Amino acid sequence: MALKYSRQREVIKNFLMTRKDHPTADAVYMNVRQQYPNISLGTVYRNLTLLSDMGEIQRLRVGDSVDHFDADTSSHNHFVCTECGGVSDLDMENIDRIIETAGKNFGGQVKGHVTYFYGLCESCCRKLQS
Amino acid sequence: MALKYSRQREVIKNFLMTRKDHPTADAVYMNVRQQYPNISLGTVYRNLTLLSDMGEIQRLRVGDSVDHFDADTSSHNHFVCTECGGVSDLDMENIDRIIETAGKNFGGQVKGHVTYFYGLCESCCRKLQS
DNA sequence: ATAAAAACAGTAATTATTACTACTTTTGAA
DNA sequence: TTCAAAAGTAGTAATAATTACTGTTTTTAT
Repeated sequence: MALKYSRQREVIKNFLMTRKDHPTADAVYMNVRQQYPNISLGTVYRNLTLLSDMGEIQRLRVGDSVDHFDADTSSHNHFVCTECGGVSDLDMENIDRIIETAGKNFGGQVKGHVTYFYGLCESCCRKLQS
Repeated sequence: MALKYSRQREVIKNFLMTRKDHPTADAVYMNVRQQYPNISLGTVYRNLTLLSDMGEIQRLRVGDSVDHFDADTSSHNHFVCTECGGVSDLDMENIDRIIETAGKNFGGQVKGHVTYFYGLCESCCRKLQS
């Protein structure tokens, strides 16, 4: 018996599954505290790490020096708006085969890649035009 | 006159140009201190940021929670070894056209992408086999 | 030469995250 | 159904990377 049930972990996972904006640990904390007022930030961090180690969620590092979390563990791509900082999914064809290209002239072993796209999200695009 | 000459900045840039392993700010500091013993870490950070804002160097965020810096500003890809943490260039065909694919079903504006590859570098690969 | 602008060294502050500690839950077996 | 070991928790302290501040030194246009 290595992993025991925890109500806190369940609440964290459930919350994350309702969101498509890939919240940070702190955002998870702020929201979960509304259903679970005395949960601690450390518990949120520990469980997010645990869940991502178990492969139940994904940890996203999109270059803004804060980790984001995603309950969708399938291979898909992310977009970061340079204006508002928002992170969203990007509906596009799978690019995982680029690791074949990457491995061609390489002596080691390419196991995967991390890619994120950046630019202006739809609403920031509109705001800047008007 | 917005930018003035600084010996420190020159030394930092020159050092970075001699390296292909994309050192962190702290590594730059440690090394540059040998030629310039009383340079301060803050100066290293400020100048690395300045240089990268001017486009003279590149700031790399490869997901290990430390920024790395690269004097080669051309569009090329990076590899991070999951064993030793080393960061190196990856000689492979240009994949910048993936942003066209990314922009297809997207309402905003995709301006670029950040991609890095991970796995085992050549020397860690050998070590683990033996 | 000189003085304003910029940069500096050294230090303090900030931010995200992890570690620690004494207490509480979970759970498998008595 | 207890009960104790393992795992988890809240709350707080510590860490690590980076940025901000401050009084002094450099740069540079006049």
